[in-house]
Amino acid sequence: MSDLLERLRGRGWRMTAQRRVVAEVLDGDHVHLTADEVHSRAVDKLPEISRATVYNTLGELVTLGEVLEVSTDRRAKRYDPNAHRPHQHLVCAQCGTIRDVHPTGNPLSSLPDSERFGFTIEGADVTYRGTCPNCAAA
Amino acid sequence: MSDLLERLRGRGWRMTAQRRVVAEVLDGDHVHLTADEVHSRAVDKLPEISRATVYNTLGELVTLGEVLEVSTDRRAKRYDPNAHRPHQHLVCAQCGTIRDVHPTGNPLSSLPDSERFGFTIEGADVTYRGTCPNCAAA
DNA sequence: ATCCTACGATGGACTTTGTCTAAGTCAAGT
DNA sequence: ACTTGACTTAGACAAAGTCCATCGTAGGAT
Repeated sequence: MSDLLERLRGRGWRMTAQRRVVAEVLDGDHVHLTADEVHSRAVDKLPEISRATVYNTLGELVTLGEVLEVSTDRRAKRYDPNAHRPHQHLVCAQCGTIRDVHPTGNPLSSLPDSERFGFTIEGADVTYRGTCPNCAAA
Repeated sequence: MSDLLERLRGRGWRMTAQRRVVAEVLDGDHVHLTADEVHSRAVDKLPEISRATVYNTLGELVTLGEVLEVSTDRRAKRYDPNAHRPHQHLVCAQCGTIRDVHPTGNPLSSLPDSERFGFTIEGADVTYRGTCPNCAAA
């Protein structure tokens, strides 16, 4: 994710140890951590990092469009670093595991004009619910 | 919503003034209330009803499948009494207004096997994001 | 009609998730 | 190396929701 660090520097971000650590924690595929999980992993690398900084940094990453907020349940928001390829989410109803998925077609085409109530539609978020192989085995 | 009260009684629910009031509130015109909104409207009809009872009753209605939980943002959950007719939601990004909508086609068909990661898929929730006519005018 | 009792209601403490603020710290340009 | 203002910090605060001990009552039993 040094790409990300480069982009952020280019946008005038001051590069601090804390921000670097948060970006590192979010690196990877199918990563969907809560703010608290990001914080506790960040603490492993940089013990004095504060919760507020993690929240601030995540919020900035979301504003910059580098990270997506995902809310699949009523619990904590999760942060998805895979912001550059459009995708939806598949969630296990038992254990909460989240996978990024790429459905076919355009979800907007399923909403006819008569069902748009004069709204300007900007997008659609799809959450597929199911049971993961692990939980199905148990 | 005396249908609902009948069904609940048939399921062995003890009928109390509090439960009746919560059911009545959900039967109103505003069909996507937060727990707090349900509580404050319930208080108008039954001043001594407690928050905990409203939460308990809403939780029971959800468990029984009579009411759906909707989490469109990271604020409070909303409760949707329109549980017997499958539908999705259209949300205004500005003001948070929610409309029930009925898309065409089956959302599950857009998820190819290769994107299912061995999950058993049970359903899909679609949230269309947009701007409502009111907010677009402003 | 009254009594019993298990189910439901109550309010307040508690938890989780997230925001805000005042004061201290430090990255980076000069 | 100095300076400056952006960044970080700890902790108070807030909103949404859960838990628990205790009290009240719906509805069947008598």
